[in-house]
Amino acid sequence: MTAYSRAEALTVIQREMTAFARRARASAARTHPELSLVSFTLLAHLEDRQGCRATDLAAHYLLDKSTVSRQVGNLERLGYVERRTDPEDHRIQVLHLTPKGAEMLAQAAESRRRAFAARVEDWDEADLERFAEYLLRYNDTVTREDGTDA
Amino acid sequence: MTAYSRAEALTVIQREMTAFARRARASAARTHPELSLVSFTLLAHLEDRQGCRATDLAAHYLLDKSTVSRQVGNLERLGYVERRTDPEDHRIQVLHLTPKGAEMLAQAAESRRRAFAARVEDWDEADLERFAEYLLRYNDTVTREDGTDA
DNA sequence: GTGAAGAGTTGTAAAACACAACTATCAGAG
DNA sequence: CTCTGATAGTTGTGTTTTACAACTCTTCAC
Repeated sequence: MTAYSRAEALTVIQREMTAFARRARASAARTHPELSLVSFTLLAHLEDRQGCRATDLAAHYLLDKSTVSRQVGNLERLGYVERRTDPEDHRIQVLHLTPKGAEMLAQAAESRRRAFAARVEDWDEADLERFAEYLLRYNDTVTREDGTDA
Repeated sequence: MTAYSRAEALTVIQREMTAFARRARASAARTHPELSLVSFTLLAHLEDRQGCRATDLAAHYLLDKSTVSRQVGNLERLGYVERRTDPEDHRIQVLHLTPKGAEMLAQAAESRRRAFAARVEDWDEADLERFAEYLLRYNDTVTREDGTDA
């Protein structure tokens, strides 16, 4: 089908990924104004990992500690996140989703998933799976290289 | 290989795409501080389309007109972009890369491509191509739906 | 011509973000 | 035990990105 050189494929991937990124924030904001893309992402990460530290979030998303600190502060103020100081090490605050946060996340995820699903309506299962796999594979590479995550 | 349901695949794709998005800006800033991810993206689009209007950029990336206007203003001030008022319709300013802009874009693209290439070093050609294809296919869907592009 | 619509700019305000300086806690060396 | 260095997190400060709204200028249709 395609006749890309390796370099061309790389260029396309980069360009399209960033194009996607640009739009994601805007459409996320429209779909669910309550929860910005950043907040959404952080909550999703907390759910995925069943709680983690602010530092982990910062490392994973290449954000500054201060940024994460304030974001988490907001989420806590909204009642979506809860801090549990580690009894072993009082420096550490393990962040957890509250039930309210989990519910909000589920709602946002659902409405976004719906909007997204409409766009890939005509994709067959195999393509979707492979697409998901590629993304996982790529992001996993990044994570390892940066030594960011546990 | 995989055993995702369709819904699971959608969730993964969304999550990973956004994770990528979050990181892209940060790593782009580190790789080439001269040119922010937005600016880079806009320049790349100009190159790809061989010039276009500010409105097209706004529509394509779901950005507000004013945002694009200011971004383009910066790029012009830096000497990377040139405006050519359409002789047929004086409302329209067609934006073009200057040679300097093209050079800067090439440099940034190259250094980013290198960083990127390292991460997909062990991917085989077919996977890269398919990945690129999926992205194009997805983004094309979005573009059409929003009726954004020409 | 008049009025609606499109392209673009500017005023203004809110978010997101980074860097640096700070506190508090821990862990190891002497 | 105390000093030192490292880690986790917060807060002060300033920049950048972004959106919304109000505006100008141009075109096109009637």
